[in-house]
Amino acid sequence: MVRLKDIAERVGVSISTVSRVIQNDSSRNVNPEIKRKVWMAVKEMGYTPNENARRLVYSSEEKKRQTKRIGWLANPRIANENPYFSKIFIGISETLNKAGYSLLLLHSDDLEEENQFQRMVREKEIEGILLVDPVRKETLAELKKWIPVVGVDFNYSDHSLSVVDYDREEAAWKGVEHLVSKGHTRIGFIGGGVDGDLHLEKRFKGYLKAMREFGLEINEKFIVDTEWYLERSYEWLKMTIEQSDGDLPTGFLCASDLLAIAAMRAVQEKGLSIPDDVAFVGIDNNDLAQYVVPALTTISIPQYEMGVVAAKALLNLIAEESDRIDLKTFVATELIIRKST
Amino acid sequence: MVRLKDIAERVGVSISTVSRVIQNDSSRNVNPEIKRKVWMAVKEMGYTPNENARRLVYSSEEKKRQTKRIGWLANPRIANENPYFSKIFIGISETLNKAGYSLLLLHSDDLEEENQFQRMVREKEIEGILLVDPVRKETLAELKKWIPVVGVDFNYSDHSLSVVDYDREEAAWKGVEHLVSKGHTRIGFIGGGVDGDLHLEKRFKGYLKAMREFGLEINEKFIVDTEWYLERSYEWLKMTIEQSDGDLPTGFLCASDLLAIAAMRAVQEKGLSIPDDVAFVGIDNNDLAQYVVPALTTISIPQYEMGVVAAKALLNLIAEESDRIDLKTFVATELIIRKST
DNA sequence: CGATGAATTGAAAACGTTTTCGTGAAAAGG
DNA sequence: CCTTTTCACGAAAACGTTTTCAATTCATCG
Repeated sequence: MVRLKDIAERVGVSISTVSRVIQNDSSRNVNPEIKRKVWMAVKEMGYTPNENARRLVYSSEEKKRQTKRIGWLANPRIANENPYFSKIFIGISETLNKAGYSLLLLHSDDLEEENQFQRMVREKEIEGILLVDPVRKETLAELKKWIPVVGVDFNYSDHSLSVVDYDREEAAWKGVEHLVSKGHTRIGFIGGGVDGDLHLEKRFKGYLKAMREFGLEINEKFIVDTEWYLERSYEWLKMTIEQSDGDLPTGFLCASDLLAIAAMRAVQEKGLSIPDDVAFVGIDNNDLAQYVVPALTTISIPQYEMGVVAAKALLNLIAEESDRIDLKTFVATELIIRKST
Repeated sequence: MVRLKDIAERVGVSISTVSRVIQNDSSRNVNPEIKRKVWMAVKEMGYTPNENARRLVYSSEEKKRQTKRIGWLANPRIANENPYFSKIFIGISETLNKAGYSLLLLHSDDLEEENQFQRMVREKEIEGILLVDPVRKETLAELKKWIPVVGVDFNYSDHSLSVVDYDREEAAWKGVEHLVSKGHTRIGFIGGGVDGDLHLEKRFKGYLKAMREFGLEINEKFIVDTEWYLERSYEWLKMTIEQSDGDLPTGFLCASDLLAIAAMRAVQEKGLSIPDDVAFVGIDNNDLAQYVVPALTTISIPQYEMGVVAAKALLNLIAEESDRIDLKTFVATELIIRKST
């Protein structure tokens, strides 16, 4: 392996001089002729600096060497199953790459065994963290002391954290409003009510809010606790249609497009027509939403843009030491009307 | 920041002794009493080793300090768009995590500016590479000299490389065979013929092979060059139905489930019935395939398992310096019959 | 009881950088 | 022409570890 020393010997100067050339710092003066020779030697001998040595030098508290790497902290089971996430991910990945950063994938389970993290942060193995999976409030507070963090795709009001998200309540609200505008009054909600899952909860809240605002009756029988499971959506609706005595909702807001598509299948199998007998609105604007039959009306969420915005926010946070105010950034959602309503 | 020295002073022993304790190497003898004291001090003072210093020591060619990190080398635009990939990804990610490894995301575009890579490999920032996006043969050969590499989800015959993949030709073949068994003789292929995209190419080859084997006529008019674009599949079929003079295929093999779903939409809009007028077979077994109407017959690919197998293969390669024979591992695909045929 | 060997410890070198400090030479100022 | 400043460079310390080598103690054996 080629060291500074080897180059120094080859060129016939001291290590210090070579180091100065390598760092390309114009503030330090070094003879142009020597510079040229050093660079030649570097090329010829295939020298690349040893980052470990470099980082070791910079290991005082004050100055830290950038590692150009940021951590993507998520619960992979949740955060990757959903194709929805991959778009956010692409937005982030591309933006960071443009800025010369790469992503290190971290499992949020490992966060609690703190030693690893402490070390990573102290030695700047990562310069910032993109948080996808909400973590405990205290853990977050601790984390934020040491390293810039930006959250994506969630937004706990009691977390003090810069966040890029969209207004889930509003999105759900828009869906109900659209159904109302189409004349529906009995409107159900598919996507599970409560219990921990923030994403579902907020959508549900938006549904409730809209229902109340429009003075509609909320029938608990038609609020379906599917969580994210497509089977449940499908099975529940099939069963419900069989047992219904004519009081079936004429419209459903679904917490995701996939839930909607699964539900629509049940409806169609039972010989009912969409949107004449039952109408559906999804949330997501999944790639497929426009290709199912009938094409699904949905609330589109600009996932790629969320990723881009989040990545940029984090890079800013890293760049400026000041300005540590928590920023809540919301991207706009949009109702896309298709054939299912 | 707490150093070995600080602990040594606190406990009243030398740095060397502390170092020996920290490394927990039973082969080195150290007084149990001292051991205890050192660990206590470590806990109290919150010491964690400086990895940079450690790696610096281990920077001779012979011995290298493990960094427990492996690189996921891909073209993110291609490798993440497709939900199909995320399953492979989860398989990989979970397997690696269990083994204490984390993933560093690398953009294959950056591979060509070799310096960064050289350094990464030399300093063991990554111990191995999972290759998702096929790279140039020469680049690959160079890479393999320095670091273990395992390819996933592709399989160039002229690449000498350990690979985990499935038999694309066979998968496509199975699809055609199924259509034939249902009595179809005019069978089209949606998913673009040739030109660079290996995945499509192989599926197409399998289609051709099956068609020849079953003695069926191949009509170039019904081989659709959609690449992966859903719109194209949809638009083409719509147009073709309009202009057809009764010679429309009665069955289509589609290179992906999504292409099939988009195509099915066109057929349904034109008032034709599936599977009576036209039958469809997809490839993938997308989550949604069973929920579209009619449910899609498809060839399922065990994506998660591919990820697991690939990760394990790479870990093996890293563990044993020997056994550098290229292994081609194929996971089995399976025909899943639903309502679209 | 002296010799042998094992167990335990510390001093110091090494890993490859960056940077501080000092020195001599050249340039600038009077 | 002498003094001061700037420029160009080298020697050496420092970063936090690991490891080699030697020194010391202590038990064991004949």
